[in-house]
Amino acid sequence: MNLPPLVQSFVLHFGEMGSRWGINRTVGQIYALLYVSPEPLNAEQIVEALGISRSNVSMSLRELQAWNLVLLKHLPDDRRDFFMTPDDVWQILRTLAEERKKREVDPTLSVLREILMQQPASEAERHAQARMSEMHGLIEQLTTWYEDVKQLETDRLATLLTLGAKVTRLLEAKDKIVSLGRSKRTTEKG
Amino acid sequence: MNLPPLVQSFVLHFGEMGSRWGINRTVGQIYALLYVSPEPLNAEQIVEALGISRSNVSMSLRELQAWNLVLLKHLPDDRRDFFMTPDDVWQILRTLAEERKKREVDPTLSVLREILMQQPASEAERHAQARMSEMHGLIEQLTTWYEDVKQLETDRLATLLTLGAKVTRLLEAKDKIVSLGRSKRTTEKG
DNA sequence: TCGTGATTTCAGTAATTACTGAAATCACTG
DNA sequence: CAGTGATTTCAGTAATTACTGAAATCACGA
Repeated sequence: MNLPPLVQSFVLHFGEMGSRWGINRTVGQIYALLYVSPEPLNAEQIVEALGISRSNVSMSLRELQAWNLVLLKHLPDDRRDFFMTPDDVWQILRTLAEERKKREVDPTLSVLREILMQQPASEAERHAQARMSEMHGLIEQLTTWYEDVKQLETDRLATLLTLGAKVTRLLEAKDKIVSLGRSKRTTEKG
Repeated sequence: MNLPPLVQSFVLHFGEMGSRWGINRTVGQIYALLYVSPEPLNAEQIVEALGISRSNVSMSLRELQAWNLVLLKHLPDDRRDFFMTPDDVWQILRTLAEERKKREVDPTLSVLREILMQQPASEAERHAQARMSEMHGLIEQLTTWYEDVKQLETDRLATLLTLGAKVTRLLEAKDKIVSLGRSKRTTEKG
């Protein structure tokens, strides 16, 4: 691996984290490399920078494309493919969220729906369905929220984030005011 | 594997998804089993239900404990350990978020900080640092927001979620109004 | 059409990760 | 402090996943 020290640290870290993030080492390293590169790189440059095989680069780029995490760019008078990451980190975040949802949440949601359609054949199944229904409800609530906020433009999303805490405090204040005029309180949950 | 059909579907699905979630098949299956079980299970019961080795169960339960996803329970006059998942799905969500952050985000944040402390030795490193700084800023903003909302009690968190969209619309409306009277600047931070 | 260079595919191999069974350890009882 | 049952450890093996090199395919210009 032949890279400036700071870049190398970053690339190696992404490689190590790769497995925790559900991608592999090479994919992580390539992404990191492209992310900090001042201009698009072709496959051969990646081979040289990371010291891995050409075919590995090809497969890993393909995976990054499946994740929509890299863009393919063509330079004039050059037949080779050049790759880059989107500049906007917020856009990257959106893509990441969308793809992870697609891979990690949606399948479960659909399995839960399917199971909940069935008639329970025993008390054990009835109880299991009740639990799955709780899980299903939670996931639905989360995805509804997500579908909503993902539409936001970048600056508005940023505002919402920095506001997050303040909205909370507003809710708390409202709550206190409301509770003053209340005679009874219902707090128990099952 | 000897389970009611609906439970089995759920358990098998969690097993398959396990790898996408950064845990392995067995861990996923055990978690699913405990989640839908009406009462705590001991290791031997898990062995029977899933048809896997006793030692595998032991190691997988240990991992689930490292994730804080299962609770150990002792029954009177019984030396065996019984395991269960927390009832409250919101609490489970919190735990999951916390643990994933710890494993998947925090290490990167600290590596980024470390690299950003260094003096760039070339134009390439300077550019790389600028990119890393963007990433660092985004992650900080996200984690700040997260630290804030994770404190919320369950019902308040739920409110915030269902409100999510409305807060957005409110911001949009405010934005329009502000832009109408743009000659003077009305900032309402704080 | 052929030739050239870029890219992809894929079978084989390496590396990693998951799982098992046997042995060790632990926690409690008599 | 021996005996019993529960649990954990760990070395070996199985299963899975990652990577490579060689061959095939592709895209384009002459």
